[in-house]
Amino acid sequence: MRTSWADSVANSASENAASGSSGPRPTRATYIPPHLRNRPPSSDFLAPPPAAPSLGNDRVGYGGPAGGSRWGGGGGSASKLDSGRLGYGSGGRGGGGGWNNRIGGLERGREREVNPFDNDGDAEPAFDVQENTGINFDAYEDIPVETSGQNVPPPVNTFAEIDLGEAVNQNIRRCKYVKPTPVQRNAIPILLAGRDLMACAQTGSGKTAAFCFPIIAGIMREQYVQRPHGGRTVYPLALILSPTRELSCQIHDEAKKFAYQTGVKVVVVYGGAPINQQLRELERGVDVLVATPGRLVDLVERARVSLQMIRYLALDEADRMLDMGFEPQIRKVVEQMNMPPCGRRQTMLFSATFPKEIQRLASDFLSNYIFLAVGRVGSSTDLIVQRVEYVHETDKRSHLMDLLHAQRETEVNGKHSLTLVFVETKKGADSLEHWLYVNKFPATSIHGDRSQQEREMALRSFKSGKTPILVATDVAARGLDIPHVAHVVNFDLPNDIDDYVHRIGRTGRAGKTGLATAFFNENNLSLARPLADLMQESNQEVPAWLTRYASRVSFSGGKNRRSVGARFGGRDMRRDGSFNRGTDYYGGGNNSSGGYGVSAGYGGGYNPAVASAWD
DNA sequence: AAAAAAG
Repeated sequence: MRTSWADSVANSASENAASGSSGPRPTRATYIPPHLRNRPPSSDFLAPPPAAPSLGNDRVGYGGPAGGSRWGGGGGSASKLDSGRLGYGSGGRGGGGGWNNRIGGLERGREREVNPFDNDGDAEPAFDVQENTGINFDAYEDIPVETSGQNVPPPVNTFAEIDLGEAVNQNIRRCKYVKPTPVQRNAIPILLAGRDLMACAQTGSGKTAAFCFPIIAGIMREQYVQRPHGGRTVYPLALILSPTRELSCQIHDEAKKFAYQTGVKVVVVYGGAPINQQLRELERGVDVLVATPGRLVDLVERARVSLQMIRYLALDEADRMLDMGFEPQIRKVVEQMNMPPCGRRQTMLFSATFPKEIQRLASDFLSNYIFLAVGRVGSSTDLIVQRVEYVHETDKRSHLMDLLHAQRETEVNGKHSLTLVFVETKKGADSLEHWLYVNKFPATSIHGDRSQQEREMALRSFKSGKTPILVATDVAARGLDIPHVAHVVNFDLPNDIDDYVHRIGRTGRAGKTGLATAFFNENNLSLARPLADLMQESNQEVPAWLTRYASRVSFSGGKNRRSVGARFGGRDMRRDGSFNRGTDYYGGGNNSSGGYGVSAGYGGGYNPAVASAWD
């Protein structure tokens, strides 16, 4: 028997009331869940009209499933839970500016919410993510899953088991999600239980939904949080950061779908676009803010955004966000911009790869977190055929031309399948694009020196098939979900094997097989070993010459070593002995995959440099 | 060394 979300809210509310809360007792009769409150009366959906909700004293708490309030985890007590829902606990509250009683959803309800499910027409024919992401559900049982940490909540098998609320459920149906993906099955219960999370999972594995659902559901429960209002500053409750503007837009588009008619407002801000429009959006209210770091910092410094009410922090592509270039900025946002410290917010980090050094940095932002690694559907790269060819620098262009001609033969329905060509530099991207243009190939390019308008146009043109060849720098390496990319060409190989993994992950999506071709030469010697290893681990044919190069560079430092089976993009560093000896971070019974041999076969291959990151 | 991210 499955109770409705509204019921469970009402029930736990009365439980709370019964256990000593002195506030007015909400009763079932007066409770109207937020997602029903702001339905436009003329809505196509059957919904009761907004029945005169009582504004000021409508304090409905939420006990959370199975005692799973966020406040419960970190030594929170019942009273803390109480203060959490009635306002914001101590410490989160800043300047003495007045508090208003505005209920965001109601105010917002006056505006008509654009149906995000309607305008998916041109580029992506059907909003059928399950199909688009090509998740092979039959292969689910084989997905390796590794979890570690204390008291890991068990995974769920259906969306029904995790009651996210009727409004979200309806969006799940609109998305045509039938079953949660592996990362969702594992991450959602963890996040609903209020735990911090470090998760390794490929993009396209449904990880955006994995962190959006709990955030949205959490905000719906706590929509009554009173936020300070002072001038034009807005106080989002959740912050989602990503390393590129396009990825932020993509996350925003998805989050809008998940939040449709929930009353939870999602706004995206990023650089390169006029700030005024973004300011106007913010002024209309924001619960979930999706952002790139630079623009966010700008907005916080202008005091247009305050992070002091942030309860959920998500870093997508977290390993990139914490690498050398980004880390100071992220640290500034998280540690020096008034955001509640870890323990007082819920922090979730997602990435396809998680090098140990990055895990170490990340642990600064996390509190008693759970580590989750989910393998790709059907083992690491079954869907991607990887090829490496030895190509001298001077031969690359003519070699590419051969590949493109071959690709042309494979066109379907009069449409080219898409080819994504990665180069190392922005200059190289311009130059290669120009060369392709001269040679009558329908190509465009995307890189960080192009205007945002050009970048977005290039991406649209590529997605639509108008220019089925896209030359890109690493700006497009991560996270972007572009259906129908049949071929990824590593025209210039990256120096880091993780970048390679992210790049080839742009294909092998949409349930189709993908091809990844790499041009290798003397400039890529440092990649020989990790590339050969990776290919070996993912059952690819490794050319003999590459193996020879690999064995020649015997000692190539730690960074590029993949000390993990290719199934996962990472392994919990806390398991590697050098971390915090004495604390049992992975006591028995945590392995929620049910008997997947976690310790066997991992870490054995390379004798991973123990303690390297620590000493 | 390069890429990304603020203008």
